[in-house]
Amino acid sequence: MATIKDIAQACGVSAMTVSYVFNEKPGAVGAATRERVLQAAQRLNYQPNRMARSLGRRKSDTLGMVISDLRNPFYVEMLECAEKLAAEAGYQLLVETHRDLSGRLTGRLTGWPLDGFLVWAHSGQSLEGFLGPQSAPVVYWGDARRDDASDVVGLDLYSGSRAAAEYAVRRGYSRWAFLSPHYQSDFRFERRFCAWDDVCREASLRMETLWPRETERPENVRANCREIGMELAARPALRRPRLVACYNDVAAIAVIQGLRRGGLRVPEDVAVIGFDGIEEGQMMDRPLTTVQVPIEAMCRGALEILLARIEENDVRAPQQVVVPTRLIEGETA
Amino acid sequence: MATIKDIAQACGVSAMTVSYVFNEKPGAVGAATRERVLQAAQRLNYQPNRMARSLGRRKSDTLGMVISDLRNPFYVEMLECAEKLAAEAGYQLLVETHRDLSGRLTGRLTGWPLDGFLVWAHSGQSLEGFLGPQSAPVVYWGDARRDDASDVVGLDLYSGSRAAAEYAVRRGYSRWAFLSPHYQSDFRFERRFCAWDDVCREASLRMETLWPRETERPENVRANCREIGMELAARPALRRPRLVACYNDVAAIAVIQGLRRGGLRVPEDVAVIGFDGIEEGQMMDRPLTTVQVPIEAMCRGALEILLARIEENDVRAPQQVVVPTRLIEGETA
DNA sequence: ACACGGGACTTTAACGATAAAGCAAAAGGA
DNA sequence: TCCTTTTGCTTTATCGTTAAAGTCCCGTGT
Repeated sequence: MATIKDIAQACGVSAMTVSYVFNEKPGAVGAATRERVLQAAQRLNYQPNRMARSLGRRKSDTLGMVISDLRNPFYVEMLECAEKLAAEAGYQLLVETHRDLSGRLTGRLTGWPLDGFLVWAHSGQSLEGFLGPQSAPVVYWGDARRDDASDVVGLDLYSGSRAAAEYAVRRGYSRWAFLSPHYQSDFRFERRFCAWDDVCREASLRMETLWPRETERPENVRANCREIGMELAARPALRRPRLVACYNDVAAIAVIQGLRRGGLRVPEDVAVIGFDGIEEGQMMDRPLTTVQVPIEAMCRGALEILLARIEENDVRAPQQVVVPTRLIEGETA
Repeated sequence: MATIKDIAQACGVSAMTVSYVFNEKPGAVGAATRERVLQAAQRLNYQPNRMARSLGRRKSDTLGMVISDLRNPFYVEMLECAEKLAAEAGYQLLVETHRDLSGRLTGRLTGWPLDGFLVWAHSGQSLEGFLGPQSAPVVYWGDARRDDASDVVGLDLYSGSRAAAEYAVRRGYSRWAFLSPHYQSDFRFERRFCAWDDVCREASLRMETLWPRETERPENVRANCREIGMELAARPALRRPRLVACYNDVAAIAVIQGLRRGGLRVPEDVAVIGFDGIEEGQMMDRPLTTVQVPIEAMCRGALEILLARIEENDVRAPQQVVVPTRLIEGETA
């Protein structure tokens, strides 16, 4: 690969002149020289080396993004949105997934001199300790309930879930079940669960909790939740929940497939409500009834805070933004 | 962030000593010093800066991967597999998606001094011109038919598709339709299409070609294909294909959802066959009948060639590996 | 005629690491 | 005992780039 020195030599100028050309310093280079440099760069197929550039400038124009799992289209949608917005601001994303759901990272991001971090914190998990002591600013996505010392773009898990639960009451469903993520040991504090639980009590209904089979591997989530659907279908009708609220859309879709596999109709026999609002859910024969997470607002909010910290040396107190969630009345409940 | 010099100073040794400790040069550093360095590193939370390291070593231990679109779970599965195998060999992946399907890259990967590239070439697209003149080795994934001067792990699109088509004949389906990707202008040379077309002629059947509505945005693929399913459902039964073969699973799933939306049953009214073998397809109430792409074999094959070129300075003639595809007899056809 | 201020570069010293060569002291061999 | 290794470090130069400071020349104003 050609370096800045090759171009400099080819043009009979110094390396700095070439650097100035590529960094568009106004008025630092004459028009003729500029043209010569650009032509030589073209000819020798020169691309500035980003790593060397980052070293020299002490800035990588690259952000780290930590999400849990690309098998869940929700995170893919988050990634694409964040990537687009970051690109508009001149940043690239380096992505790390903590697939084992333990919160521990695989270390893919360590050692890169990144300018900042966007981190999805699982509810119930500590926001700290994800990246170790980190000098670069970090903005977390997570449950809005937290009141700690970090920048957080929080998701109002409760209100959307509550709207969904109230919708379920209006629809007259009795016998609810809540499908909880298997790794959520303290699910009782999980805001999605709380919303359903509260409404359930208020309406004097019963609610059972379901867990998918234990798994550490995200690629088993669909299979395990589908199995739950099949097990529900195998129950006698009276011991079967009339409605299943699921912790996310992937689980909800899998439960629906399992219920159908077991010969039941959704929502006629069992209603299902999801959470996230992923595209796949809306593309089903009957669009999924779910709670939509405003992905763009989350990404915009997080990047706004992060970029202010990075570029404007913002040292204000930790920001706590909350974005709402809202019910999508689909056809599965 | 602490640098190697901070550690050196804290321990009263030179920077090189610290470097030796972290690079595990055998016998270069005494046990006592080694311990002191490690402790200081721990205390100051030192992480070697990967970019500086890459500059110095002229090796980044990072590979570029070019795929078309993370909205298609097939590519996510490819990515996860390639990432796992690369990690085992000590490499990281930098991913770029060329979402607009034009083959042009967004430039996310340019300028990074990567050690090699893994590139998905769309059938019908030239294998060159993806990355510009590139000094690092490139291995392509693509249609096996090509006979050019690059390293290619080719997919035998034909044989699996042919097996599927022959299965369709055995099942007695008449009136076929082939759903082609909208961007495939030269679909007649596409091997998936060829297989279906050949078998169709051999069996003296008729086959119509379907295209989803033009779109540049991958997030519309599901919606557009679902619409095709609905349009088919709206046709009078006799003018409706009895079987729809789709260019991939995402399209097949969307077509099924559209058909069902339109009140038809799959496979009783219309049978559907996909291509790729993604998890989502197998998790449906009725598992998708499809052609499986052996993702692990493709990743393993590509990485094997690529790592040989990188690490062993392999200069053999371009390799052309072919991996097979095979029919999964699901329940949608 | 002469200082003065740009304009258009060049020089120097980093950035954080590594490769390669250098060097002093301890250990080993004759 | 003296010379040669080996051990355990340090020094120097370099990777490709940039920030900051330096240089030279030319046109201007007085």
